[in-house]
Amino acid sequence: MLVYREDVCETSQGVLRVRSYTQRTLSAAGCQTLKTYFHIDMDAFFVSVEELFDPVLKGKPVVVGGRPNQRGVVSAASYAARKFGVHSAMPLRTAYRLCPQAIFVDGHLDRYRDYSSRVFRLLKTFSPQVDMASIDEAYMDVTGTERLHGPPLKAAHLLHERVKRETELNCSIGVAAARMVAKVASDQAKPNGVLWIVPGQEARFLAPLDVRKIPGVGKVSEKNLAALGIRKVGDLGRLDERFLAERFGQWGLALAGKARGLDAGGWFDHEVGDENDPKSISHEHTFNEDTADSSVLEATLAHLAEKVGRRLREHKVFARTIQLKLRYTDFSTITRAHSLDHGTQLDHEIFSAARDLMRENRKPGSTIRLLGVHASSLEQDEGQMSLLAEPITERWRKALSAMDQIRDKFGESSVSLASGLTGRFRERVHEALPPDVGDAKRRSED
DNA sequence: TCTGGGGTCCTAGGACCC
DNA sequence: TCTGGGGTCCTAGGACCC
Repeated sequence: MLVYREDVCETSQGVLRVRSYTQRTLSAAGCQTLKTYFHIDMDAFFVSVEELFDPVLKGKPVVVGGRPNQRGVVSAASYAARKFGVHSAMPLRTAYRLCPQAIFVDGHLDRYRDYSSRVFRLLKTFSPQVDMASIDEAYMDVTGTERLHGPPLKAAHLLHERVKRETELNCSIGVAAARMVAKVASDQAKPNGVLWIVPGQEARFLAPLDVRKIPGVGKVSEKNLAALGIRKVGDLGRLDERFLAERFGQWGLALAGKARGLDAGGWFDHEVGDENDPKSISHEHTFNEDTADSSVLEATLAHLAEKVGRRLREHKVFARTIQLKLRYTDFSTITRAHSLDHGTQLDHEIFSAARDLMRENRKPGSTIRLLGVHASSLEQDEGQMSLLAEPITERWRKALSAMDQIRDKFGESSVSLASGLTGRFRERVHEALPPDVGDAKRRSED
């Protein structure tokens, strides 16, 4: 029993906006409330925040991510820069070639986090059911808020204006009965638009879009599907589910569901508001110039281990598995993991596990482009411990939490495992380590 | 084109146990 | 003696997302 009324109109952006809305539907399973989700996606988020700090940037081609001669990729590009073909994840050097007149700025993650939490707090005042899916996008369950905010589309416009008024930032909002559809809708509404997909019209909305628009379909899947003649979502809809399941397994089955406008597979199996404790914590570093110097490599590993340990303590979790990541000069990458007999959040335990893995697995003499330390199998407590180890561990825990406090006060690398390690190689470490480590060393030598 | 950093989820093989 | 099957844990790699 579907009781929505369509009242469709064209806007300047060609976006469909529907004025009336649906109430309830009877499903085969019985009486079931139709869900209404928003997907709120900030427009060119990093660039927009930078513009707030430096209005001169407004309207200009801007690339956030670093200097054009640095190793690295574009984190965000302004719409003016996108006109030259610049897009996120593109190497900075390539972006420079395409658009040399662009203004290249370093990213300020602290600023983006700050604005992200401002947006989050604002969204929370609108509906308590909010999931920040990443730094610049959120899902909101607004089912049953009609009395408060009015029908879905009106509510979305209200929220859209409120975000603009209180943060000076543009966003786009997709509205649908499934989060996946809401996400695709917000993308289609960009920039600065609102788009509601009327329940029942999901498949029709998705059909003309490239399969690539479906969350979870990337470059590789796009190519694999194209080899079967599948380019549009509508092509998928015409296929037998069993064929997709046979060909692509679980993923194919989820894909069939998505083509019909359902939340299926992977992340979309969670509900808004589900508990989301971190499943892994990692840090990695790409050297500005590849290095084969073991002392530099081990000092970097120590620094990464400290960062991981600190985040574990912040989240009050213990890691049972420590993984090392090595990327060689030719970009080939290996990972090697070791599981401990207990959970840890101690810098030196993480470090020695990672260091041993590196000593055992690194091709002798090889030059390294990237090092990473990854902690997983996270648990709420450390689990089984030998009686002998306990007192030492307790003392370490206290020492480390004291160090965390010192870092809070005096800066990230005012105390460090890494600094003790480097010894006479200090000068070379200087050049090769990430900037904050180098700074700390300089500071300590003043 | 000379390719960051922080995540999630999935697959697949082997060890090990019953 | 030449060979089952299921469950779980561990490890390695890869696709994908922002």
